Amino acid sequence: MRIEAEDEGNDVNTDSALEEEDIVGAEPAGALGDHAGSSRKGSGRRLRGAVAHYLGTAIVSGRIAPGELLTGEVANAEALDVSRSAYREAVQVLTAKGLVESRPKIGTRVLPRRRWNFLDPMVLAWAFEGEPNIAFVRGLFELRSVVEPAVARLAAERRDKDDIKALKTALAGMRRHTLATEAGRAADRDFHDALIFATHNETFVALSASIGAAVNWTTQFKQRQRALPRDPVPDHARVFDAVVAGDARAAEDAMNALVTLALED
Amino acid sequence: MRIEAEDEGNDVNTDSALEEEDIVGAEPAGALGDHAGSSRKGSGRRLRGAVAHYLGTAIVSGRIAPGELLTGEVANAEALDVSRSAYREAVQVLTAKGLVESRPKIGTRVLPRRRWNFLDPMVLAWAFEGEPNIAFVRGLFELRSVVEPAVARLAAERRDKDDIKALKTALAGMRRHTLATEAGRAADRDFHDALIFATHNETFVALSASIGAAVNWTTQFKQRQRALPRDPVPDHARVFDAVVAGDARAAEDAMNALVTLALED
DNA sequence: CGCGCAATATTAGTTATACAAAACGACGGC
DNA sequence: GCCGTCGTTTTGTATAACTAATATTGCGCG
Repeated sequence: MRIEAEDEGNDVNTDSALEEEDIVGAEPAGALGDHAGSSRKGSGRRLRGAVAHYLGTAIVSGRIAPGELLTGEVANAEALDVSRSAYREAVQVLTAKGLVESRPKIGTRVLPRRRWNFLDPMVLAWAFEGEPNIAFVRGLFELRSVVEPAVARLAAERRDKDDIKALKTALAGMRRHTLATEAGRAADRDFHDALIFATHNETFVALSASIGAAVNWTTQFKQRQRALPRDPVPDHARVFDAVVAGDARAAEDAMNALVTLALED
Repeated sequence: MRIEAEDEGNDVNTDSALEEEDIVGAEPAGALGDHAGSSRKGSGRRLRGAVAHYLGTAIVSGRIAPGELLTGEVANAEALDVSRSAYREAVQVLTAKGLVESRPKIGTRVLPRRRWNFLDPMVLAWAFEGEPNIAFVRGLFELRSVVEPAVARLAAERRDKDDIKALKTALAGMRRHTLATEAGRAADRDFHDALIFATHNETFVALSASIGAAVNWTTQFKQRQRALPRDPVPDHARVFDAVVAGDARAAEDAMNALVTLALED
């Protein structure tokens, strides 16, 4: 089992040929405890990032299950063919995100889901890699439907010139591309991000990753369902107009409409 | 400059005598770059936790400022009298929370505030150690005022027996103690936490730390202002009754009233 | 026989050192 | 003067040894 860095979002589930070198084959192999998961590979900028990604997805996907113990550091590290330092740093990342907790003599234990920091962008990304739990997506969407109307309202009250400009360019991008293209989805995300920024509230900004994930995934889901079910531009334009006009009530209503319309899938 | 673990929330800003041992005094001392901050000390369960706490508060409090570079690992680590590994693991934690970013040859740079994960419980705790920015507290409260009514509504729709029991005991605790005592504040937090749990939505649960911080800090603020300005129990009881009755609308309204009443300070 | 206390073993935590990779800047060839 | 290369600096990774914490075990005492 080997983990490598420096591959950027390519193969997702291909269990193709895995390179085995090492002089002769002194590897015990097949380690990482008795967890059946065979999918190695990790994306992430550095080695420790790759390990964190590997363990993170393994946990979030339920392949390791809360309450369970990870194999000892030395064993696990050498099973993944990385140094103990790199492995430990990866575990620190998971600890920081509330996924695991380590104590001497006990080991590293996966924490119950309620301790997980689901709003963390990276955790969210991990959750969306393997087929995300439908209930979870629903919950995320629910959060969005609660937060975004309020965001629109506050944005309408507090937006400045730069905010309006950002919103305008994002909306233009949405007009230019369809949601089927990546550029279109990016523009959609930009719009919602710009809206959040316009609230000038840092705590909402921290939610932008979560909201963005919800937005992205719902559109992707609709796209998968079948062809374009609705032109999203008019709804967004309504929100935009209300925000520009500074009409808080109208902005909130428009966003509410947008969200509830998006809910039908 | 020395960092120790295993001290639990005691002195906050005392610049009292700092122990200097080490055979004779080979320490360059006064290190950690040219950042003027003199407050050493860190609380946190382990050494790396203490370092993370130290750096985290230094960053969140603005003592290091976004865009600025931390001193090199080796220098900083030895300035804090910890090994480079421990220091690096601490930095990994900060990286995981979006506070810093490190690249080879460049160094470790403090990211702009908008990249910070303000919803992370630990970041929140760091923010509330030194006098928290008033605008930030206001923003957090705003988030609360947006989220909690919706939480109450959803809780009313989805609560089960266990949720009701948890709410009941929390409310009883609030009746027994006043908000001036720690037990009272804990009961208050428990109530709001139980309410969030009752939504059975994991993403809202992830917000509980943030909401809890907001709740705690507003009461603490009111307390500081002057004596008991209002008995919080009736408001909470109204929310409780509505949730138990399963009346979503009433729950939302009651919580709205509670939040807006709390806003007056 | 049972209870508590201490030795033990196991696992994370910490330190130290060495080397590898990345990236910016400067130097020199063309 | 421009472009490529080499070098230096800083983080990244590897290794190995030792320390600290703690659950378990088993021994001894009551």
